[in-house]
Amino acid sequence: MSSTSSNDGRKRCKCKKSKCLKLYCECFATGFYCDASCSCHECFNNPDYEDIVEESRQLIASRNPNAFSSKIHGLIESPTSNNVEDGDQVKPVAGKHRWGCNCKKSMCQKKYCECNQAKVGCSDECRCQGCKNAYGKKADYNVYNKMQLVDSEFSPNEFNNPHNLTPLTPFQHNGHQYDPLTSGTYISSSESANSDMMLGTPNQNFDMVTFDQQAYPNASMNQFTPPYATNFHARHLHSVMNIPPMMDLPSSSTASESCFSMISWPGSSMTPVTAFSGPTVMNTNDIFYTGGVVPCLISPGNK
DNA sequence: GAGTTTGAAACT
DNA sequence: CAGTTTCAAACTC
Ligand SMILES: [Zn+2]
Ligand SMILES: [Zn+2]
Ligand SMILES: [Zn+2]
Ligand SMILES: [Zn+2]
Ligand SMILES: [Zn+2]
Ligand SMILES: [Zn+2]
Repeated sequence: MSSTSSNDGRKRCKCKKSKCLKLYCECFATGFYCDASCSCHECFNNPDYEDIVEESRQLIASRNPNAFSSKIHGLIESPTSNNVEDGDQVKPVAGKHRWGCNCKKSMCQKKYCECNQAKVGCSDECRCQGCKNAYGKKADYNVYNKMQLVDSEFSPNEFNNPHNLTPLTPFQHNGHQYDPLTSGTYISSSESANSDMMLGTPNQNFDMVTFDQQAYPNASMNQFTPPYATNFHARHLHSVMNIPPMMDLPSSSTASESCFSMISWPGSSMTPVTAFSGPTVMNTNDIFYTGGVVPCLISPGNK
């Protein structure tokens, strides 16, 4: 615990030129102020510069309304923008930076790849080249001629499977090593992924894989669910342990199904909080699970 | 620790 | 949009 994460596990930045006011900074990006555990230089991401932080945040948000929408990363369609109704498909498009990684040289084998770092497989949304993501390769028939292969051609088993159902680090009890490619704990819940789903609309179900302290929805159904819909890139990792005070606790608790309860905060950004080690700002679309496990939600395909 | 590689974020 | 630059982390030695 020397330099990296401090007690709460949150990663700390070491920014030198961004002043911790850009998304380059993980602290800023995840809605936290920097603190003594950070090794940043010329940091403005602290309560003393609340105004500046907010200003920068808004600027970025104006550019990409979903920039701070955890996990979804633009997935949730914004009312106004970017719903491409193309031909017969309505594709939610992120404000920028479409879904998925864009790896050119790492073949998604290392943490240079966001998907890999998030411990999720690549999906069709990724534009990686020569994907070899250990957590699930992007379907490569895609690379060849997606357009020409017709479903009847390939066996679903072979192609559909590896792709998404390959999870990761599971519940790691101590000392149990485990192979990312084979094991994993699945929890499938039958909740819909719609905005109001949290109230139990039985619609589509999404699975999740539980990890240490997080849950990833497992995009098991190919194109409908991007893999890392949940915690993509640390910036999307909002830890449950840090819940801002003024959050609005809907009666959601009742909605919960199994051991999770959901909390969502209706929006508008709130004022940063320091005392509380929670994120300084929350986003409207964020949904959290309490109960040891975290995020998840989604369904891009949710038309 | 220094130096390189990498791809997201920012910028034009 | 695409091309380029900037950036901090991941990685290598
Ligand atoms: Zn920083
Ligand atoms: Zn920081
Ligand atoms: Zn900082
Ligand atoms: Zn990748
Ligand atoms: Zn990917
Ligand atoms: Zn990939």
